[in-house]
Amino acid sequence: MIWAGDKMDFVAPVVVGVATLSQTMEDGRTQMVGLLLPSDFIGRPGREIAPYNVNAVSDVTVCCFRKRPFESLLVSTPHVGQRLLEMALDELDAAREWMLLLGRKTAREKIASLIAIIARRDQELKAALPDGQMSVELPLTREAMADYLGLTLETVSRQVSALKKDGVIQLEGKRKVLIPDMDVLLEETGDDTDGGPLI
Amino acid sequence: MIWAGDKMDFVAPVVVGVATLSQTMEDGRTQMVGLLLPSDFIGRPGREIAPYNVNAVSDVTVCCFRKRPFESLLVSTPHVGQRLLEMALDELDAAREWMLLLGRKTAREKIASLIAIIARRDQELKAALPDGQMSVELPLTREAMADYLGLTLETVSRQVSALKKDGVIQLEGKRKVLIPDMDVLLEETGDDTDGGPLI
DNA sequence: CGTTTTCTTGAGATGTGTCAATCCTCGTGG
DNA sequence: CCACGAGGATTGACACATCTCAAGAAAACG
Repeated sequence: MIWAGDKMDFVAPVVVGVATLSQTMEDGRTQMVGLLLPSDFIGRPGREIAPYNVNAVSDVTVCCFRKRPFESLLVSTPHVGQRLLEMALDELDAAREWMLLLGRKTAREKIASLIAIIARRDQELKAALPDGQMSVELPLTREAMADYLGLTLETVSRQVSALKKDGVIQLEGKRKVLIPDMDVLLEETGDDTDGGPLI
Repeated sequence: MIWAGDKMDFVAPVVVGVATLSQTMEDGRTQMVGLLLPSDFIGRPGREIAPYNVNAVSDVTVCCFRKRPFESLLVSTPHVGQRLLEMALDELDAAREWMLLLGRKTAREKIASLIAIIARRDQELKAALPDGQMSVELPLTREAMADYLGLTLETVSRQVSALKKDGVIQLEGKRKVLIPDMDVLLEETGDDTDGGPLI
């Protein structure tokens, strides 16, 4: 959708679909740095040049605002600014969680964490299956998962297979994952298990 | 200064000194997720519980505001909110740069990047030495550097030695680094070298 | 000084990356 | 309907970067 370095004279919240933010080094190594879901913003006030690549994962609908009018909207309607601040701080927290994952987790923990993150997000939409099982659709290819997690796609594939072999997950086709016991999966993420949700 | 899980009923910009934000896993692995410099905020509106550990690197002076009054200030003074939004978005960009470093850079590139980041920050304060050289004071121990970079302190030590042996940097004591040629250091970071500053 | 912290260096283990071959799964066109 | 091809996924063998464990050296500090 957008290449790093492009001129951006608009901001645009995602309305439908999923897009990714990523950075690429000269030799091709790429790291995903953000996942844009509906209501997330592409672009930001006070910046002319896009610093990251934006890729559509699925078909995406966005809602473009020219930047200049949007910036004056910010000034005239404080409520909008407050909402944006909330969102930015939430994204910052997500980024920090992600930094722990990238810097300190093992490949297996990374995969388990990713599945848990997606599962948690889906959980908010549709209820879990009756018996504590959960089924999630991975919206990403193995390569995209690798770029998200700071791994190679081969390692992703191996660890997914390993988790399957150990009974932590089951596969239905390539992209669908069945989680027999969420607690077992959470054990594998390396995160605190007791931690209640932070307010 | 603060442990993750603590109740926080205030927000506090740093006035003097340097502090770090970090997360720790049950088995002790820790990852630094933020560096708080003067003007950066500890705590955020709309959150009761501290999600991260805050550690003072040097003596730190902060300026505490009770959260409730501060939140009403946000509502009544839009300008403050806009400034906070700017800062949050800048931090988000920094976090994303950091994610690329954690996920995709080699140990040597990580070290070079860290030194370059600190050098750039210092550069804004005091001018460079005449002949293109630069001298920077590392405010961090090897262990803190390791937690910042997602490495072990042994690897940090080895890579610092390697950069010294290769003439990229020189050491004056343990904590002071002399950079004979900034461009050579930037080569080692793996970043785009041609990139002008993004606006 | 002695003690403690911080840093350096080595040897070996190990997790992840690299390179390469093969296998699915689908969609396309003969 | 089937062969074919392309993109994605899996698996294996091996290389290598980083971690782990351990011993010392150097600096900081009372």
